[in-house]
Amino acid sequence: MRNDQVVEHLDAIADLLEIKGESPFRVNAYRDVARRIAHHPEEISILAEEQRLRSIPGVGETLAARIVELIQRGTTETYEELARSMPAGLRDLLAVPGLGPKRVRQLYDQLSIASLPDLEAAVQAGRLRAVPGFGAKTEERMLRDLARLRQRVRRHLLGEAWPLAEEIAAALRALRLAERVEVAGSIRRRLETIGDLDIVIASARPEAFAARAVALPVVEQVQEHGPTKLTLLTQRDVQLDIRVVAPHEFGSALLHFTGSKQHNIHLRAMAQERGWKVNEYGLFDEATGARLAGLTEEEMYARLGLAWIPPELREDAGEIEAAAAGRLPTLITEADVRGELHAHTDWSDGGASLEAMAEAARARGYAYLAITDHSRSRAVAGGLSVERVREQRAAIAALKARYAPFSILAGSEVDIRADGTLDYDDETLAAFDFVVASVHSGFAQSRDVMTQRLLNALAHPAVDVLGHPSGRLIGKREGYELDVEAVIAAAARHGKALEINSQPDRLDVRDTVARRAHEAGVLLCVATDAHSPRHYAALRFGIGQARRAWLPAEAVINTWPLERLLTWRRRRLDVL
DNA sequence: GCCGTTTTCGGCCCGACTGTTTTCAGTCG
Repeated sequence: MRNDQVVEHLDAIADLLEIKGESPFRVNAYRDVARRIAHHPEEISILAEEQRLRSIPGVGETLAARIVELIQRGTTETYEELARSMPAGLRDLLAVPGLGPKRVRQLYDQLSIASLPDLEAAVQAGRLRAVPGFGAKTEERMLRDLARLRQRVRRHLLGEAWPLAEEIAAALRALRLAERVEVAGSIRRRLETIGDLDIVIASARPEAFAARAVALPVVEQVQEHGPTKLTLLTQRDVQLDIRVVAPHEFGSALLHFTGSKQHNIHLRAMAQERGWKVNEYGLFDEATGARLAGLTEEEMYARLGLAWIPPELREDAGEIEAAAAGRLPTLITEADVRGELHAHTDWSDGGASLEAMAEAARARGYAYLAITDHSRSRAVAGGLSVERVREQRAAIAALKARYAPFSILAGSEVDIRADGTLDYDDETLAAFDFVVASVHSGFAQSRDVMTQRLLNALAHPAVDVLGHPSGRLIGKREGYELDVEAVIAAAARHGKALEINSQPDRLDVRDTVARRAHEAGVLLCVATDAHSPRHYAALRFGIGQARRAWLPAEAVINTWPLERLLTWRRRRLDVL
């Protein structure tokens, strides 16, 4: 059973327990574990087999047994019993804004509403008004929301949400009514997908600011408009939450609205132990009400005995303990990157010439660029024949003098073919300056076959990096079936790097896998897979994932000086 | 349902906004 299926089942139990009116803490126990499994790098079924479920924080005796039961039977008695006591479709109603467990229960008890179609029919017939607590405004809003719900507004890619948030933040700064305007929330944590945009503002004139903000052209609809809190829909149907605080509260507000929720809860528990209280306005002594911190995030953390924690780490995944022990890593930054090691040109399916790609890489301040056009099997992508490879090598050689000391490496993104062999002979492979090996075909192969394919590629001395190792396209395609642990172990054994592909819909390998790989001693390569000069800018998305993976610059091969990189490859090639 | 350098029981983060309420519950993040 896949992790996401376990997550879905636990969430379903949590939803139904909540509608039933069970203890919020019991509900939370299920939700918390679901969230942790969703972010877990390993397969839960393997953890269950090896009796390691209890190593997940929040999993006790009962939940461990439930998960084992779920994996063995495909369902649990807990869930079945809940589903017998009420229609499981009630869950769908929770997706309606303004409908929580209490009101869902109420609608079911009083109007027998058990599904979204039921609800829509009741609203249209004007029957909702009869229920206490539901009025004309609720009815009106619900009609609108139900229509929107049918279109299923999904999560947005970081690559789309981040630039949009920056654009809006710039517009808010231009109002000149705020001292600080910062993007917070999951964008600041560089999560691969984003639910809504969070922006925190410090202003001494909150009302004036809010009045101007709602009038911005980007705002399509105002959903909530209080003196310090705004919920807006932007033109692209993305929800935007704005919170305005006083300047001296900015640090605590930024901390609060950056999250994650779990990180905040952990910090608050720490504060509680000391008789303090944390909220968005600061850190306070519970007894005296005295204000202990709030101006900056650094101050908030310091008062709690912690080093400032980079937003990308704030997932309650060990970062608080590390901060307390002074063992936070120095994370890689964009500025550490010295070169691009995965780029295409118009020799294969890229949109720009060798010169244009080299020019743009040099303009970014890079010391080197590896040209890695597709290999011969990728006919649809203009894959290079051995002959064309030689021609390209000559073309690159001819450019060398012009760009020195900037270096252009003659590389390849070589296909790992369906039978597990590479797409060029050994001699051709050894002659490249750099080789990325990737799967572009046979996605439907079995887990064992696919894993073996990747292990073969990693074992080949001429391969430097495994490109977009999982093959996923976020929101479009699950990755192929794969034994991630075996791939990590092989990469470690052979001294190879795994790619963190920076394209917003790839981000592959993902953060949790990259972290696990690093812990296993595997090197990473943050690459953009650029098909045109403007794609180089995607680097920041990959760097975001690398930071979420706790990576220092040292662990990422394209922060190395060129000489070290070439030596790393050459030592391996000696055996060929 | 989990968890324990005060606890194996009694806690479990905290506040804004809305709608419909005549003082606040429910929802949301």
